[in-house]
Amino acid sequence: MQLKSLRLLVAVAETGSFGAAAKRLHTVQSNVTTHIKKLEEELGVQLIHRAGRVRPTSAGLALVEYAERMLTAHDEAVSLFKGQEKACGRLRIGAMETTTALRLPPILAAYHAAQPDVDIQIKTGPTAELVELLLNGQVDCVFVAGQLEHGRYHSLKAFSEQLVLVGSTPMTKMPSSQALLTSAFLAFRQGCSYRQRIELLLASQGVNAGRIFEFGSLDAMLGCVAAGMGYTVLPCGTVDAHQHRFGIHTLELPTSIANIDTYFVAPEPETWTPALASFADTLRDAVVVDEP
Amino acid sequence: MQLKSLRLLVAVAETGSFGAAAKRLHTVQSNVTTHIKKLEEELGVQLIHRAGRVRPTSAGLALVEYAERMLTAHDEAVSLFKGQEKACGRLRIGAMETTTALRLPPILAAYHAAQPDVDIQIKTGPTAELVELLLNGQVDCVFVAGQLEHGRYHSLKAFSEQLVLVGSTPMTKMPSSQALLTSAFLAFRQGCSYRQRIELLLASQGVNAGRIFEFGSLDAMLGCVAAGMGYTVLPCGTVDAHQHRFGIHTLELPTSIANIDTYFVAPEPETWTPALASFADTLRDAVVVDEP
DNA sequence: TCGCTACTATCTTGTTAATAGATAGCCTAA
DNA sequence: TTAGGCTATCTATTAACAAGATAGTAGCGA
Repeated sequence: MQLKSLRLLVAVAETGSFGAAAKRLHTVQSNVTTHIKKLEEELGVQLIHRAGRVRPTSAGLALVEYAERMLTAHDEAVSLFKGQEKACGRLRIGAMETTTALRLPPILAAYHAAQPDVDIQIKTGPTAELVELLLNGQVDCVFVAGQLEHGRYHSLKAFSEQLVLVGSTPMTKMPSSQALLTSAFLAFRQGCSYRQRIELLLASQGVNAGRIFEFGSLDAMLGCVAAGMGYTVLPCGTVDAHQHRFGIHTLELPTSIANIDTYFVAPEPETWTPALASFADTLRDAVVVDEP
Repeated sequence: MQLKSLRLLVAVAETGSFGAAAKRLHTVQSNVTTHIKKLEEELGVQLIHRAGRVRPTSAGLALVEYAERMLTAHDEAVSLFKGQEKACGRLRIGAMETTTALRLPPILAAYHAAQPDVDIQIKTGPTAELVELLLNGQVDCVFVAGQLEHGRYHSLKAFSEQLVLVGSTPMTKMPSSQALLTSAFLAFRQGCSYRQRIELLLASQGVNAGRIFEFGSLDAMLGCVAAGMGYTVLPCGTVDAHQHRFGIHTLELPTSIANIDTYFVAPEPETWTPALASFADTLRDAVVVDEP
């Protein structure tokens, strides 16, 4: 059974004529006859009344209903790729918690305005987890810290963050080794790249990684820091955005530790759906504006 | 885009290998490559990651979802005609009110027991209306009074009814012309064949058709007869079934007027869906049992 | 680094199916 | 009865397809 045959069947049912159906689908009447006949032989049922007015039989009518479902799905699938201007379908984005909270909202807003028909899904997690999702094809693209070593992936430097030390009391210089040793460190769950920076920071101060508490959400973490539970390391933009909600204070870190780049990573552009391609466009625009 | 190609795409996505997909669909690996490639060219997108593990790209995954919808519809359509033993789909029956009430219930029950997956739809109306529905393809088959003059239709004598005169008082002989003239006659709406019999009856008694009230439902009509509003003419089986609910009485009519045959009419058997074919079987069985 | 293995891409050939045009047959309506 | 419109059939050409053989490539282990 071919889609072409079904399209002809539907056309015959609608026009009431083999010739008109042929004209509508830019072919000749003899081909319509052949296709319908082949369908009838394949199913062992007469689909069209030929005597008198041409119209579908009960069996033909039943098949037309299924044919319409198939053709609708087909046309939708084609428009998913060939649809001009307006992308549709689904876009699955993976991003770190901080990126989602601080950087994505304006970009997603712009994207949704441009492509209202795309269903956006966001999964948050630490870099290692996101890379895994991307490799498994469970997301279409990710925002992660650092470029993917893996070849055959499209990478774009999206955001540059400055990490700061976050504590519950005002700081003018780095806390002493003693203070660091007796304090806890709060970080996202295993795999988060920020956590590595914490360990780097501690090492630079000649302190071994002590107790590190793991959190799943930014709010919980900042709340605990404000409560004096310990320190954490976060992008200054993220902290600024939450500073008024929590009583927290920051300290700038040495550039080598503070600088962290967030990359947009996706498979090769040839594999992109129009929805993803359009998102990459939106992102590029946003990045250019941010960094002139 | 061909269904065959989509089936291969789904197989590749599921098996993770061109060769395995080929084996599953009983073809060779080179054909899988060709079909996938053709799909990719047609849509202008890479659908399958070939490097390393073979797995669908974002675009491929999106297409697989549509492909599954199309293939499901296709397989359902095929099973509608080729499904062994169990018919499915829809069966639209047209029947007269009296037939629906008196004759169809046991047949529909038997049919539903045999074909539980068929969705049964019944439209009631007078013969003329039902014939129109059948000619327009709005029902799959009808039960009507008298054979269809139209050729190319399958006809089967289904039931034989004996019409009786129905009134509110006991009758031993035909009411006088005077009584008939002063009484109203109750009948189904225009086009019902029973109505013609009423006029035939009146003519045989030398009375012109007087007032005839039209009803849309059997219950309303019998209720009015019981209330002494007038006479009507109905199959004796129908009256028997309702006699205990209404205080009504009957009188046998001359054979020439009383006998009325109900025929099962449908288009040619070649055009039947399995659901309809199975219904015709059920009906034949029921008729044979009724009339040995 | 070097093969070994398993996989996909490409090429070739024989076969099959699809297309468009011409024509014959049929039904309907005047 | 006849003319007009419609579908079925036939045919030659062209395109598509399937299967096998072969070449190329990535990944794995020694």
